Amino acid sequence: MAIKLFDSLSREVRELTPSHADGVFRFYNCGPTVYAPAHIGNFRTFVVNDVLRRLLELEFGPDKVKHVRNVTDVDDKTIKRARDENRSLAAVTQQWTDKFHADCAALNCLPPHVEPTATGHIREQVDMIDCLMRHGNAYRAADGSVYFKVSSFSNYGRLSRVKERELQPGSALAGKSQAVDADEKEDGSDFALWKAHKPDDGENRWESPWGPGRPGWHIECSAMSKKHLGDTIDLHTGGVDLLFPHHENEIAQSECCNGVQFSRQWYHSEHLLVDGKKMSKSLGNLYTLDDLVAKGFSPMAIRYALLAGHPRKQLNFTLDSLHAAEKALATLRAHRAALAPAAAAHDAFAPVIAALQDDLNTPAALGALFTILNRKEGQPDLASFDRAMFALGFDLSAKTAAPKADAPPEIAALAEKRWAAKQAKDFATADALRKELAAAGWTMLDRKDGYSLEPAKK
RNA sequence: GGCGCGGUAGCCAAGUGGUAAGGCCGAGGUCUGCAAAACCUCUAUGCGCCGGUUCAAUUCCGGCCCGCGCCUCCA
Repeated sequence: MAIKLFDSLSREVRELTPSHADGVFRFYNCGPTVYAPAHIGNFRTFVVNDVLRRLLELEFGPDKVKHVRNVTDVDDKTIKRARDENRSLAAVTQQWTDKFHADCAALNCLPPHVEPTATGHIREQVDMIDCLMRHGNAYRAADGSVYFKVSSFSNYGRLSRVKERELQPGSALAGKSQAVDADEKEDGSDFALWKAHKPDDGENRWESPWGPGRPGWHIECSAMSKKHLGDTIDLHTGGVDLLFPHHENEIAQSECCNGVQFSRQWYHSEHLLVDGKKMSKSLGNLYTLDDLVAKGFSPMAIRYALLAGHPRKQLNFTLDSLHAAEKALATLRAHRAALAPAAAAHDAFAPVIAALQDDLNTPAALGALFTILNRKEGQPDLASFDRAMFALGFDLSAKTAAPKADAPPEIAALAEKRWAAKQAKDFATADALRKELAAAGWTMLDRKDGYSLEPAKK
């Protein structure tokens, strides 16, 4: 089998292959900007990339995959956050990097092999900008900032298929003034490689041949990809919103500097929608992992829900989908407990892997999974099942995160009374007390040897 | 205005030129005093609308309606 993935550049499904002689598949996934907790839309992309990472390991071997995902720890937002909180940039970005790692772990995402930071690669970025200056692809503006000259790269726009970047009537930019520093640029579509220091940047400045300042956002990924994966990589991934201008700019920078193809293939996952709209603070439909855990959902259910739609289609996220995911996961746990450790080694769950290998069709994989589980004949073996769980990244040992709220004394007393009545076979009293508990918002679950109390589900 | 995507059962969501995977919810049943859990069974003659091609279209083509995203920091 081979892993096939839609390539955003050629617009066709292509087989993934390593191009380097060492047989190591190299892929770069644009990571988060660490100034606040990531939301579940961000995590959709990271979870999808995690499934891809797992598939690659199954296909090429664990030591034949090199996965790089950056952390953007210097930009307008991180600097603003540090300024607003009167803290150092490093303190702010470390806090949110740690939170990001904790969330990723909760979602059972494998850590990338290298996780470079922008501030840790200033030299590499400066070197690359210098290279672009020497090649005539960049220029220094009056304020000391350095811009990439878009007109110097004839292939610009190939990825996003947008040639003309001028304002169009009806565009989001129409009516607004152009970028603040547009007059500094030779062309409105030129983008910053190096941003000259401004008072608002505070202490966050680095030296460069063009004066103090900080790197632009786009050059970060080009420089770190080059350093850790080489001039030509096998795959570059990210969310669709990065397609333009970020990825378009990366191609321009890298190919102008290195003179060779930047990435052999591109993959973009679609947006997660909430209530039919893209998540945004202004719409008030933005969820973080913590928001959902606080509602009683387990991170694994969130992972499941994020994989329930095709990664290249917008997925409308709802709380209902989380309920469904929680139930489905419980079913998987029950099935796993019933599977035989090692029968005849027929790979019953191969169709699950096959669906994933077919352009990361996660919903089809989940469908195949249950179809196989529901079959009456045959006994699927555990190793095959576990391989499918590994590929999907489902950790079935994780318990449902039911909030363990302790019942107040009067509720506990009622429960005791009901249990006693039941033991005495006074079912009328027992039933009446169950209703009373329910009215108070508590559900009593009986077992053979006792009972448990849980807050009633809405 | 440009570029792109989507509209499949109550909800979520695969898929195919030959008659619709799967999950959730719901209904019925078995089992337990009841409830919960578990297990069994059932649940779209139809895939936005209108035309066209075809022996056959939800699946191909054309038009239309509706929704969403990008073009601005963004996964």
